[in-house]
Amino acid sequence: MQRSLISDIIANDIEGEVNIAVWIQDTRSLKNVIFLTVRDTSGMAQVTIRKGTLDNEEKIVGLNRESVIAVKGKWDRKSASKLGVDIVAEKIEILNESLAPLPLGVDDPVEADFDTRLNNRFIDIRKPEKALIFQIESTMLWGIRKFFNSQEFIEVHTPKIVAAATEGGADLFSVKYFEKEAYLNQSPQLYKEILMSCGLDRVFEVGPAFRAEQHNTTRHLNEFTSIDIEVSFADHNDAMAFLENAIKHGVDEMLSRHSDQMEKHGIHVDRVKTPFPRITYEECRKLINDAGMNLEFGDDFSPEQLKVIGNKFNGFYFIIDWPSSMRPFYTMPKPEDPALTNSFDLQFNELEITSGAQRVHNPEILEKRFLDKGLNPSEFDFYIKAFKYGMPPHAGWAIGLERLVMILCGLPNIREATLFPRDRTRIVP
RNA sequence: GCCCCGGUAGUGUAGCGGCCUAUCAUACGGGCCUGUCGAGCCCGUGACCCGGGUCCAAAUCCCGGCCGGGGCGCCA
Repeated sequence: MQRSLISDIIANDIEGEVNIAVWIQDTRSLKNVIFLTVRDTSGMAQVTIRKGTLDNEEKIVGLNRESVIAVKGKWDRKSASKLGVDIVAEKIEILNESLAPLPLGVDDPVEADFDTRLNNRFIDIRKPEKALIFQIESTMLWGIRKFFNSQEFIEVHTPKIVAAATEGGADLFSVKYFEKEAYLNQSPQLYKEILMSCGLDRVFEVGPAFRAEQHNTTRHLNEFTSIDIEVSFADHNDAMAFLENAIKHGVDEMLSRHSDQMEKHGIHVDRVKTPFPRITYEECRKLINDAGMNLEFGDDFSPEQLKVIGNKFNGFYFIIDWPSSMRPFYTMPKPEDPALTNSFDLQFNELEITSGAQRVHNPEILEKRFLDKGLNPSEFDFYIKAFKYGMPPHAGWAIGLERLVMILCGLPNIREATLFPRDRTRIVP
């Protein structure tokens, strides 16, 4: 199908005949002329039909909102349309008619409930400001991928159906796997570490992660997209450098491609300055205790306490040196103080984005860490085995794509950054 | 998992024991006007989540269910 995007017609100031394919957002039939407000994925335009010039103009005026048409015509530069482009129609083909009334208006003056929007996501995302979120998400991920590619990472895909009962953290969804019981993986953690033993050295993965947690918040999902990396011959400082640079490149890419649209829809994202500040868990604990709240060594920060820290640090920063008791078994204890770990959380204002660490690479220490955490090492033989025949020191992190977009764009709910969110109650659509 | 809140036309709402044959906006249908662009004006269609209960009387109060919103916890 030959067509031009509305944005290209504007950008290239096309003089001659153009073909556009669009959704009808509104029709206004006047005495001598019919105006259509139309929309494609790139933008909005006005289509003008001079009465008496099209044999199907009656039919077109009667079309319901959101019907799809193809228009052949020329840009009338004298038209005073507020949309900036006005195509005078020479021919209009009806590609598909919409039913009415719509389950959800695309440009209605009142915003529908989020539940209604999610139930009718196919229309919701026709709204340019909603579509923009996913364009941003894609572009940012593209920037991150380009960065990893430039750093000699390879993109990998680890299994999402796994046998391990638990890694000691989140609950897993179980699935029937023929005669066996299996689970949906909550993270590629164990597999990407094994890849370090494979000698692949630098890997990243973008894929789904599943958590069977009954949380009910605006920042958790039961299925989300995890960006994971793992790097050999690296420690937590190397991992933090990769993280801040990955975010910088993602944001740069986002701004280079979408800043106009972001501005138009009130999404403001600052350029990222690296390196991010590093503050220790102990420093944070002091801030909180100084603010009159009590936080014992080994306790996690509550949302209220994170605000205290966030008030002190704007934008991105790392909280480092977390207590060993708070971190998963694979986290490397500090050689000089085993009560602490070579680990970090990435924060944005008062919001937690992600965590990472240098990993344990010595199999004896790893087994001991399993036992410390009350886990049975024998259930993780497939994992520990990879540590016994030459596992290099390594480090890595994972970051939730949707949460990153939510935080950067200041969205009120992580579901806004998810096409078809899976939460405590929703599995349709 | 704990706690709070809510479910009224396609959409978003007002009403919170009798004045409700239920408000307003928008959408939808019809008419008028009209180079419009949140078009304007007039007319019309369209709804109290489900099941019990209390009461002379329930959209309104009570109980249960279903569905949803949010906070906390949990969370690699």
